[in-house]
Amino acid sequence: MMDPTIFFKAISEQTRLQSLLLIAEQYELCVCELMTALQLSQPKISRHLAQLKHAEIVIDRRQGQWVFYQINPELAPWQLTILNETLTHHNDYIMPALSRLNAMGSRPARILACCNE
Amino acid sequence: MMDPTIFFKAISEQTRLQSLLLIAEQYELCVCELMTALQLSQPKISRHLAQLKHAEIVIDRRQGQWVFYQINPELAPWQLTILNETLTHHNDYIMPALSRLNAMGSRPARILACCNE
DNA sequence: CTTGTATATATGTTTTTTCATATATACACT
DNA sequence: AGTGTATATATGAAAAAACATATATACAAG
Repeated sequence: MMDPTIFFKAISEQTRLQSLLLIAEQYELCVCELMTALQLSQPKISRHLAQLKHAEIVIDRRQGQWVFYQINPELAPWQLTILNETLTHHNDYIMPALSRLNAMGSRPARILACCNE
Repeated sequence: MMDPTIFFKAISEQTRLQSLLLIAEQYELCVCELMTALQLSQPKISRHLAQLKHAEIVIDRRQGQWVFYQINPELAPWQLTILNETLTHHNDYIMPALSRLNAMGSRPARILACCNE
């Protein structure tokens, strides 16, 4: 079983936790959407997502030019509990980012894997 | 409300998480007991407890030569949920430390505040 | 004075950030 | 098909910041 400090360390940094909660709330987001939502540089977002991926908290899929990230569906139940608990009690934490995301024009369209074979 | 990353950062380090889970499990422990349980130096334990106290996750009380630490009774429910979730699913994480604690001779006696005025 | 605990300073280590560059895809033109 | 250009993302390398540890010192209680 994963050392819990590895998980906690991954979610103990603002950019990573905000990205993660946004992804959890929106099901799936690409790097450019997170850049707009959090108003951070592309390499910064990309690096932190790489860390979340390395910790196996998110997975990614490429669709054309975009790379979409979503919560790893194989996340352990205790990890999911913590994410949901945090999302529920800290909605304000990502509110401004969600507003910017909703105000964002020309977001890339998702093409579901099932319809794209 | 507290930035959740402050809480997660506090519990994302082995010495701090182990100390915290031991304190949660034992209700109250002093520095020397944690030294024995975790087999770490006194300044190391002391420093990490200071961090947990600064994050308002634990409180301390002095009783003679000893300083006892316990979980802050004013901890937010979401924080308690996460601690309990972690304690439940990672009992093995502090098992060796608990054994050493139970094998420890001459542990300082607690004098309850109510009887000590 | 002794014992238990806390803190200050210096130091080594890890993490994060930035810049520049590389890779991958898309689209338009020929 | 191939070429040029633009966009999205990733990564190597270097600089900056944060963190952990060790040693030494200070404080507080008996």
